[in-house]
Amino acid sequence: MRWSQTFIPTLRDAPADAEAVSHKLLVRGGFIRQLSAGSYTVLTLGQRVRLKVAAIIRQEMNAIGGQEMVLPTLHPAEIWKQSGRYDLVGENLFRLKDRKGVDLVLGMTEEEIFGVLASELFSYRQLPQIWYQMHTKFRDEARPKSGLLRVREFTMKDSYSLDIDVPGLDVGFDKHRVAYKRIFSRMGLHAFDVLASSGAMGGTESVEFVIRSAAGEDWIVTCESCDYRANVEKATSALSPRDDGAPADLDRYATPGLRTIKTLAEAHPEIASPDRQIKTLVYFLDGEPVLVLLRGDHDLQQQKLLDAAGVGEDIRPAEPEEIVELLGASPGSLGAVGVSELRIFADEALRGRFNLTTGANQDDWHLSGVSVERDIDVGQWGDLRAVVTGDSCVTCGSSVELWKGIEVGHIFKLGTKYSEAFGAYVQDENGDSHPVIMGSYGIGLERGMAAIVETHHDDRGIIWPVSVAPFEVVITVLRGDDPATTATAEKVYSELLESGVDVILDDRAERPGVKFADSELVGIPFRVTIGPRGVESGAVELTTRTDLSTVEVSLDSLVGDLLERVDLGRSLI
RNA sequence: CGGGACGUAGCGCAGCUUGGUAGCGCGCAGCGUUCGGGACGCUGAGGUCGCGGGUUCAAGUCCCGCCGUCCCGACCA
Repeated sequence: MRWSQTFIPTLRDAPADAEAVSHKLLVRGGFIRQLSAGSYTVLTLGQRVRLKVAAIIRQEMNAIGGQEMVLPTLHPAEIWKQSGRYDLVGENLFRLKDRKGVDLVLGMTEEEIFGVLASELFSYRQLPQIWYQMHTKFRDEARPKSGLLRVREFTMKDSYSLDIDVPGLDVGFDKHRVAYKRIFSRMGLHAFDVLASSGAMGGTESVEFVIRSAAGEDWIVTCESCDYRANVEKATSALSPRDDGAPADLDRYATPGLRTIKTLAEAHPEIASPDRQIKTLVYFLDGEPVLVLLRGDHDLQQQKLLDAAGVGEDIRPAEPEEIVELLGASPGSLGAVGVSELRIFADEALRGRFNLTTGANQDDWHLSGVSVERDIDVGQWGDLRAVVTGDSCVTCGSSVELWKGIEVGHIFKLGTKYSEAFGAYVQDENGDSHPVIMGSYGIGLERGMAAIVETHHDDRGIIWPVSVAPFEVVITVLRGDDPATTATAEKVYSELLESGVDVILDDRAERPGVKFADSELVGIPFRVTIGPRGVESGAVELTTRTDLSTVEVSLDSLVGDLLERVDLGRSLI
């Protein structure tokens, strides 16, 4: 392509209040334009990157036997009611009606539709299958943000494995795990595979692929010495044993004005250090009020509570007035001793503990000598607490670290939820009928692009890996009015094109500085600078975007040299 | 959904306190000079001041409502 005839509307002014670096650079470089909140036009430069990302994904999916299809994004709501997700997923699902008043939804993921399709399978001989598509997904996000990182409409590669049994599912899952590592690596991303919560997807196990970046929204726990990695929503850590002394009897004591763990601990250090207090929280789960008990120095990880309760996503802390109505006291004096009419969840850190302090459900009074299992009617034990930096690794005991990351992929072992809902049953060799066992696997394309930019840029702009760069080489013509220079540039240009190199000829009537700056902002991996000076001496300059290093290359060896470099970049993994 | 801010030329912004002929920078068009790191001169085009209502002789500016966008939080298979 010729730059002068390509719509590359680079800007030199960043969007005023954009936060994410990738957002600024993709807008400034002319890759994307915002249409409305969480909705972006992908311009020609952006589309070239997107297509390369898609090609990598397609290759790797085909390599594990994936079959590509395209499914509708407009679904009858009926199907979502059939799977139960119509009510389960909440407000993130776009819902609409057609002219006849029929309820429709816009697909946010497509287990339902693939489930319907899977009902056409009848024999174990047809399994396993891996089906996939790359198509638009819609999510009515509460708060779209950070450019392409969190949008309402985006492209997802979603694939689904279909197997006769659990070992088969494990194989399909592992194939995806390996394929995903290759995909992200080929995109130039260093992705960590971490244990994750399955949330409202259902299923038994899930693994998230995460890029370390401050622009991310997920918190990841990793061990400093072993390979334990997990999303905080799933992560756990080892507890050190506590010495509670001798069990004591329950006792009430006045605690006027002491409404926080900290102030209570300071006022009564001998009996109420934070790790000897019981923190009592009141939550509503699907509208039902419940108590959640944690050690005083621990915080609740909400997703863990949802997972423990097995409910959808309707969770909220109770309001102070609701708490008074339920327990007869305000936050700061709450406890679970003697409470029988509410479901009580308790964190494992409290199991077997005694001689603890908790609120007396009367303002300004606390109880001491609490033995959790003797005095509290715990309905369900679970790992509910949030891991923090410095906790001990469950696997090896070293300390763990928390960092922020961008979720670029997520793979789930689903089980039979959708196959049962849609009648996807096959017969085994004995003629017995079994629901197909499904896995589902997703990669967000545009988010992946943004993640690349987040991790590949400098103060001049984007540094695209060769594998996904909108162009591999830019030929910067310094004097378009010099016939010898133009002729040389045209010759190199057509030779590179013939060699299959993705090349753009910067033939604009701009001054050199503008062209250099633009090529660096846009992030093209290699730049060939051709000017009268070099043409005369038979040599041109070859600049590498990563470190802006420049070497002189003779015109004779230029194409061969470039081909070698480009090939190397394309095949890196 | 709670809190905060913003909406004026394609982009980035000033003007609003104290109402009185719509501004700046970049970009864009024409001509000329310039040309190996974001050039310069001259000329010019481009605006329902987010939308609706109100106050006023007069509203970009004051008041009310709505819409949109961003940021923090809540939320986020």
